[in-house]
Amino acid sequence: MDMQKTYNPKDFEDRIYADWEKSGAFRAEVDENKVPFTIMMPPPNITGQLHMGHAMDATLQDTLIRFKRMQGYAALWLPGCDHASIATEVKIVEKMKEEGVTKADLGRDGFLKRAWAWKEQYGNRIMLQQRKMGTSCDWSRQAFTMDEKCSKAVREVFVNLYNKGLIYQGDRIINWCPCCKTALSDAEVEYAEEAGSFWHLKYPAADGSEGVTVATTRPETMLGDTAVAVNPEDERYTHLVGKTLKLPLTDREIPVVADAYVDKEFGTGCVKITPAHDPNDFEVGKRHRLEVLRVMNDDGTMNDKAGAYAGLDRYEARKKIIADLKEQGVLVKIEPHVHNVGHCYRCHSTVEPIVSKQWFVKMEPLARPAINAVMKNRVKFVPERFSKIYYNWMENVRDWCISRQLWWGHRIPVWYCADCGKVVCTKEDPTECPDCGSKNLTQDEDVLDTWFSSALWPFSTLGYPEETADYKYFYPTDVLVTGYDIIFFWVSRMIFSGIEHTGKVPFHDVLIHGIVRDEQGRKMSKSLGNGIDPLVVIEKYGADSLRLSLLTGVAPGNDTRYSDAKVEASRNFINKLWNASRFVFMNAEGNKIPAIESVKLSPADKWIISHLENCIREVTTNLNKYELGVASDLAMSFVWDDFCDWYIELSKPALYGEDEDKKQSALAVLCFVLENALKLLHPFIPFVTEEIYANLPLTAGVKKRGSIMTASFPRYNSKMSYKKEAKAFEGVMEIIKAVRAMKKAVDCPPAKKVELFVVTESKRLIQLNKDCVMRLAGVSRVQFVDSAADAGEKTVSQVTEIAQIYVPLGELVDIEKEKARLTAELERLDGEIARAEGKLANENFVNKAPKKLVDDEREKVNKYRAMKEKCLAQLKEL
RNA sequence: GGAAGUUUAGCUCAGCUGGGAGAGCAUCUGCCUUACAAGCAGAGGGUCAUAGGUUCGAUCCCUAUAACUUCCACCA
Repeated sequence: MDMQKTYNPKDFEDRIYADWEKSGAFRAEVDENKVPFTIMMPPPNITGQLHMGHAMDATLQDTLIRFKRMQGYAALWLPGCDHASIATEVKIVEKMKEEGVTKADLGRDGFLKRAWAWKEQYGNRIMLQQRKMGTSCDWSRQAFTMDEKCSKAVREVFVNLYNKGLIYQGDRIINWCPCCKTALSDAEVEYAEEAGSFWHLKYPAADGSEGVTVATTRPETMLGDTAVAVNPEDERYTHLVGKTLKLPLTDREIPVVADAYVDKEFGTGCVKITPAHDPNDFEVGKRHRLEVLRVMNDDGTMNDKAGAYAGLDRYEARKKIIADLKEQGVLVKIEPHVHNVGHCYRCHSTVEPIVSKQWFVKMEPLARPAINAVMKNRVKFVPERFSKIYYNWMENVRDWCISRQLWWGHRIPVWYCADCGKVVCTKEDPTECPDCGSKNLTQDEDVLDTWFSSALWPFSTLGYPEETADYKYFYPTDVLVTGYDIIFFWVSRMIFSGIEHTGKVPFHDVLIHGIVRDEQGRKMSKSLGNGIDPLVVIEKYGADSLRLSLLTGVAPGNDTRYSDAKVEASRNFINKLWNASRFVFMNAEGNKIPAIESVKLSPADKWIISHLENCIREVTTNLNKYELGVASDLAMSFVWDDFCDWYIELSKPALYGEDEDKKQSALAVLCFVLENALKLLHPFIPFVTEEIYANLPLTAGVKKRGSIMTASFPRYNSKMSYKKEAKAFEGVMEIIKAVRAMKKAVDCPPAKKVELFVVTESKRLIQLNKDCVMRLAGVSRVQFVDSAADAGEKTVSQVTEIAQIYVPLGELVDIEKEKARLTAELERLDGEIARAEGKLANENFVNKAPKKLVDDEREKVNKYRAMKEKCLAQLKEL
């Protein structure tokens, strides 16, 4: 045994991880004698690197999977990466730009080659980083959303949905990012309030009579106006309905239509209708059979339909159009106007609603069973409140735009026949048109939304659509652990996809965690530069400390703040555990350690074992409830407060004493408790517990210890709960505390040994623990006496539940101070008595409250009255 | 406009569908007591946001109010 005085994680974390990996313990086997427990790791994007969010994710999942593995489940934690179509492509293009290369230069194949090289380079980096966190996932099953397995599932699912009519192609308004030059789904648009203007424009009537004034926030779209709408019940304008207006800056004439969509109260009550550039206008246009006139190119410049403005960027065009309208006297007024503007979630450019031909998934039939699954509790959100957010989204979800004008991703498996126009969508690549036999087929240029493949993650990674052994055994998975920020993107899509394609919910529980914020509570972001790299923290404090700090005091679903102080607190705890272990090993060295069952237990032994058993029970139930913060807290306070601060000190008289039996039993208890504590803590702090476990002395009957990772998790043993004994022993502890406090009250140095006189009816109990009292309270001699008089003059006195105690302190005793102290104590007791009596005086309480509570109160009254009597007596003796 | 969350010690946060308020850090006072100063012992500090209600009893349940946070919708 060679343990340093302070805990130094760098000495062993990497070594231990390598050992684990080599041992194959991370690998889950299909085993019909075990119950499977499966977690799918949310696949990180290959663009990024480990950040605190991943660290949080990894810690929660690793803690759960280690717990379940130790409990004997066939525990599979399947890792992998996401190709992150748009995010990755944006990054690659950025990098290419630095080199002066464009996508067009490379061509599709050339670009994809580069993308795969990127994946090779960055893809595994994050997995290496996760090893640093101690993640015990099954690397042998590592997956990638674009690998063969997952691609096959994507193809299967797309074709099935297509054949069922749940995937269709259509011209609809979508969110267009002019920077990424692709369509986006609704979920990929982020809205932010922006100060803009509200331009009021006058559209003259074609016949020269009074026209109308419309208001707009995007004046450049007026070039695509194909009508002006008013509310049918708006008397101001009814006479205009059906008339024609002249559209300024163009030679076009547009009708006035009546549509209930228009709000009479807002703006001027007249709305310019641009079906090609606004979702509401698009709907109005459909109702009135209006022309859909698109005036913008894919890159955000105006197209040739924009006449004189063709070729200008949208904002340039806006400026010029405003200037021209002003010159023509069409611009009536400009109001400042704050409105919400949509931005691309990847590049943050302002998105344009544009009409475009895209592929969509029909959501309504998929959403219904998915809502049902949560309502029927087949999928449970933890905490429960997130199901409301889920319902809210699912119930109002619109069709999902899944095509992206990108190259990096799953290419849409649809071919068009150049000769007969047939659209072919099949699981195998077609070689000829099934209708006309033509070989002139071209594949759709677009790729799928990256979330289309992520949605299949829980089963595509296990072999779906093949009925593989893994798929049959591990699916459906047990719990999904993720942040609330991707409920819409991912969780909900996995739920409906799982139900639709596998007939089963993909997981039973969804554990939602919050985000890790910085010390001031701000979101960590690149632009703020306040992100903290977990690897830097690990380098400084070790992975265990980081893990523990991310768990303690955190409730499911709630955000947490990162701070070095928290990590330090965790590190200090681990150091405490380290030193407690060192203490045990030092004393165990050279001794045979008997099995716990074979020794005679002292009251202190029973007390610590009682607390251990209770801790085992509580930690287990809280882990099962996903209350990891509570669980870790319980385990920590057991180790620090109960084991270190009390039991280790209590064991010293036996360890250092002459009685060999007592020494042996103390060692047995120390080893027993430490071993169980290590196991309880292992899911939270795997490295250090493994390192200590390896040094744990062998007790009688144990020949060899393997890895703690595969040891069995402690089980509550009611035979060892010793509730009564533990309660009794607390009377002794109270005496120790009282002596310490008495010394402190009179400024007696704690190291100074004092004599202790005890008046008690529990002489046997105290006698049995005399050595402990002497050592822990700094007492040279304990004497049992019949009354205060036997304790002599100049004593400090105190009443505890089981004894009156007297400490002669001679010169240190100040009678007046003593009187004040005892009087304060008396007041406290009076308060207690009054409180309990008050309760008991309430008839309703006595009649309606549970009997146990009433009895407890009665007992308290008696106890405190007795203590009060004794306290009064002590006061008189002064 | 709709929804959710938060409000507890100086700070950061826990608090098991109601029965005497907890932790860590910080503060104060003593201690290098042969595992640990990354420590030990002792102590101070809270009308649990506000106002009502239900109950024998409310930090917890209900109603309203206020402040902050977030999500969804998007009235041009």
